[in-house]
Amino acid sequence: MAAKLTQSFFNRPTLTVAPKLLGAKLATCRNGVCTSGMIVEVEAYRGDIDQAAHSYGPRTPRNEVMFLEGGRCYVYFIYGMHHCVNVVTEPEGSGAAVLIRALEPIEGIEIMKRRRGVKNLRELTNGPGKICQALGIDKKMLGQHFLSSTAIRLESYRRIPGAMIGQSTRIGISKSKHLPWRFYIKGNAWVSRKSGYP
DNA sequence: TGGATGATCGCA
DNA sequence: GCGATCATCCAG
Repeated sequence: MAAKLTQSFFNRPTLTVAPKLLGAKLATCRNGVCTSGMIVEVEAYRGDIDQAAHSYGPRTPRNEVMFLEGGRCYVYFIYGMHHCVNVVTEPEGSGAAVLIRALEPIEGIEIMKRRRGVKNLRELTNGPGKICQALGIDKKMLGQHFLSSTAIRLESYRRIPGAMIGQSTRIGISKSKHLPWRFYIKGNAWVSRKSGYP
């Protein structure tokens, strides 16, 4: 079992927390319908030096949650049709988070198939928008705490050895492309394909 | 490879 | 107000 997740786990530097979220379980419950998956791919975003971060620049209503204490849930809506979910990191005032990009399904697989409208297991949760559709994540979860919310939670699940963790540049961004801040479990079937370098 | 589709923000 | 931008997904 991985180390128990605590407030101090999330308040650490973003690049420390990001790879350690691999192997954790993300779980949601909506109206008693519960689904979960193991995190297999993440990306780090830091407002201080990273132009791709939503928290780069001034604190606004949109990025406000990224500036709260670590362990909060930052959800945003993008391209007019997709939600993405992040774990806020570092102490209050920092403006940093880890985007969850891919999960390996654990519980509620039939529910996820119905929400996604696909049968292929790999297509269920191998992308940030797909995760939110499969687990029913939207702005109702914005600002909730992953350790105390009943709707969306994070728990320790598997310990991932360092040798199993790959690192690359991030996907789908146009600024600060060179930063190697994407982390994933090597060889896992749910890791999204395209990447800066393997 | 490009179109869908809406929230956000800088600038007027 | 207006328009450019955007941490995506899927069909063709």
